[in-house]
Amino acid sequence: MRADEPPRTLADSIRAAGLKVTAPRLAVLRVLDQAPHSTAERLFATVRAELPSTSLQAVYGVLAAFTAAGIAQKIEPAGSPALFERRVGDNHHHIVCTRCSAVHDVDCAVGQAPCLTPAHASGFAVHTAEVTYWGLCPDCQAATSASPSLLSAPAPLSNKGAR
Amino acid sequence: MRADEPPRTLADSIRAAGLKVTAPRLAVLRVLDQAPHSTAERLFATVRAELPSTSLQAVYGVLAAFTAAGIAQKIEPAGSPALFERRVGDNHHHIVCTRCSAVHDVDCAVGQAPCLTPAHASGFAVHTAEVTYWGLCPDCQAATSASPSLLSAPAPLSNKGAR
DNA sequence: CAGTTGTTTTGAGTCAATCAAAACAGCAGA
DNA sequence: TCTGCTGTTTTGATTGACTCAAAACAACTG
Repeated sequence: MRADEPPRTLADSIRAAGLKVTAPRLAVLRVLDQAPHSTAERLFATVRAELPSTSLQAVYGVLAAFTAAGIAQKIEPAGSPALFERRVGDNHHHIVCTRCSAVHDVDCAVGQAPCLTPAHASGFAVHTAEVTYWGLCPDCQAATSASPSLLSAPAPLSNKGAR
Repeated sequence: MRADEPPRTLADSIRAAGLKVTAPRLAVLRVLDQAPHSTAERLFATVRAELPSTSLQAVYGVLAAFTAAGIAQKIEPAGSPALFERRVGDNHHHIVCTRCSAVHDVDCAVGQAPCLTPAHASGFAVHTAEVTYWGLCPDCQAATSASPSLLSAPAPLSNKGAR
């Protein structure tokens, strides 16, 4: 279980979060590392390939535990199912392709906490600012400028790994 | 049809958008005006009170037509069903209460299009930046500071009108 | 190595939203 | 004013994403 790949550190970060180390958790964490911004369904499919007994509910359970423990994070871009990523704690943002739904990370634009202070917060005590950029990814820019008419958009909602 | 209230303009804006003026559409638009950031379900409940024959699907249909025509807009804060508002075209943002889910509008923080240029857009052609602030609304600040233990949070996901 | 507690499996159910066909109603033209 | 075309709404079914709950199971503690 350690001859081939990266592990050990994965187990450690799970343990460090106060969680029991289990096969499904290791698998989900590894896949999350390789393919950030994955849906639960996608993680399930990948995990299941190497650990066939895993259930979808287990994946949801693992993800819930990870996010509660702070070693993973959930993002929910409009129009798509929830995505998960390991990168957590640094307030970074996301850019989503409106054509193929690819998601990339974006570091804070200004300083460290941009936009954290809205002009008028209506008396709210703001503690987080979440920015989502929408646009066309390089691939889709090429695709649309090449043949603007043939809008053969690649399956919008399926989450394409953030290449 | 103009003696009592605001109307006339509602029908006009529907017509101006190239849509047929119908009772469900007028009703939805009026309610949307009175209670911005409403869910389809909530609009349905309110509309149905004055127009009992209206179906939920009709409301979804009306909202789809409105958003496609650009006279209404859909926002989808994480963890809550889609919300709709008439305010459209000015890129404003939203602040959501993490306790009661109340939503308020927030004008652009910096200039007119804040954060529109991320530090590194990974080659994306950005065309929109959407900011969601999360925090505690005044009511919930009062409630939690008064009795931090008695976390009697008022039904989180039901969308509380933005007072 | 046995117990306890936390995980996962299995199975059912919920909520929000979408799809499709048939009934219906605006609105433009006769 | 009436007729029809076309776009809307109703009715009813279905999907997708996620949650709940009970029972089987497996990590870690002692």
